[in-house]
Amino acid sequence: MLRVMVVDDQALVRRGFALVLDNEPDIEVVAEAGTGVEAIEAARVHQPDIILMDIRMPEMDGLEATARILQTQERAEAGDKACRVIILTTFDPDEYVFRALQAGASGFVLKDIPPEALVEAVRTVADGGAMLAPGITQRLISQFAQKLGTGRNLAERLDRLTTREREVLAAIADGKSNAEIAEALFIGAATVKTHVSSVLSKLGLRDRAQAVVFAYECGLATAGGRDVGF
Amino acid sequence: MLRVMVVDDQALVRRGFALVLDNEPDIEVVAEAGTGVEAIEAARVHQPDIILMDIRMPEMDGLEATARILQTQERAEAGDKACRVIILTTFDPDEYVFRALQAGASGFVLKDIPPEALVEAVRTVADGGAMLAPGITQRLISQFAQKLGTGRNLAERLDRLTTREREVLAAIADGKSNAEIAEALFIGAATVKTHVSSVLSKLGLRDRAQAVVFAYECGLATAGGRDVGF
DNA sequence: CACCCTCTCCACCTTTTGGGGGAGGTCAGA
DNA sequence: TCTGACCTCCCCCAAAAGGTGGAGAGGGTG
Repeated sequence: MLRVMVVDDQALVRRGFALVLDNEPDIEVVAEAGTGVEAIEAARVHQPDIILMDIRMPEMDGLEATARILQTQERAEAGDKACRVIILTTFDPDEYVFRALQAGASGFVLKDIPPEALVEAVRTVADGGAMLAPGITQRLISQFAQKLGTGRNLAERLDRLTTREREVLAAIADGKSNAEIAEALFIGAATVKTHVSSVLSKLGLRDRAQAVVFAYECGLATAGGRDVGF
Repeated sequence: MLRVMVVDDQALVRRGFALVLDNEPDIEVVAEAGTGVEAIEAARVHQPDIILMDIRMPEMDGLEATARILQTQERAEAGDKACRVIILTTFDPDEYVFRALQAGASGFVLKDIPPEALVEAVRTVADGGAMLAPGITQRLISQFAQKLGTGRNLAERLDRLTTREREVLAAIADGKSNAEIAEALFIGAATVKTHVSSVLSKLGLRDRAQAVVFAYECGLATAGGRDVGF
């Protein structure tokens, strides 16, 4: 049985969604909330599997509430079972979508969704998947393809480098100095200079700073996940 | 009426999908193909709105065929009306997904999808949206959130910089030398050195290469869109 | 075998970079 | 008005980086 919580400041809308979901044999609406603050408290008490969250609400908006609820879970980890959030809103400006995904939402659907699709979304998300409104998926793909796309022609230039040279380039893209690279690769400092020189000349770059740019642009290095604790 | 083409090397599978779709009143299967090469030719001749494309096929795989078909359209632009591709496969390794999105696919669904959902996917994509298998959407979101997320705390460090220093940092992240930055900002080379020094010291970085890394990690610079034509 | 590529290292040199001061100017706010 | 933050520029100096040329060792290939 899927335990669902519905959060929306309009009681009528809230009841509507709750009724649709409660009508399903495998879904049970265990809580409702009208503000972000209430949502956080109710989530703690009722431990729902899925939260349907509106964005525009008094006291605290749904994105902030989502972030806090999911953050709490990260900390608790062992205790609370994973709860997942579907953002349910009337609008879909990019800013909302990005913030929602950043907050950790697993879904972002518009309120004009057909009831069966909403039920489907709940089941999908409960099952470990994610569900976005079709237009949003489209935009997400576009953004993604853009990032992937550019690397294409650049990545081909990487082929001209030898294995060792690519390793050196990766190290440069990590912010390492020649001495550090030497240590990391167990080779002499002079050797590193040789490799760096050929990397720069083969790729048509001038200095290591440009090499770092190149590495990021072609996908050898990617933003995210790195500690910039130099 | 949606004109659909089905591409799969297994005739049985192909007919199955075609029958399901043809059964819908607003969908018409106008062509079938068994290889990537056939698909390209058939797409040219029959001008379908939607192509359901398998990946593993003899002669040319579905990803390559997708890329070529969509590329041709980009060139033609005015002539051919936009055609959109849904990748339909049994497997979903990340590599396939990325390549598919890069090729320009608007959908990526698994063959175990229920028939109604397939029909729904076709209509959604024809309508300008995109449809991914739930698990894939999930992974895409994770990747996206990761990219968005990390910049957060780092971006705060940017606040310590003055406006001019941020400009200089951006220029560094562009691969510019001090002399080039001076020229770009209409200031003396000595001034640039001053700014660079304070940027490095304020951010706790050692050299400009690390500054480039920082700029990418915190989102001041982003991969994609830049010409690396130093 | 000779040949080519790669990886390893060395020496010498020039340029760039980064750190340490100092100094004058503007401009906003206490 | 004075202080502080910011931008601008200067000098000197040490360290790092980058270019050039050379050289030996190992591994493949024709």
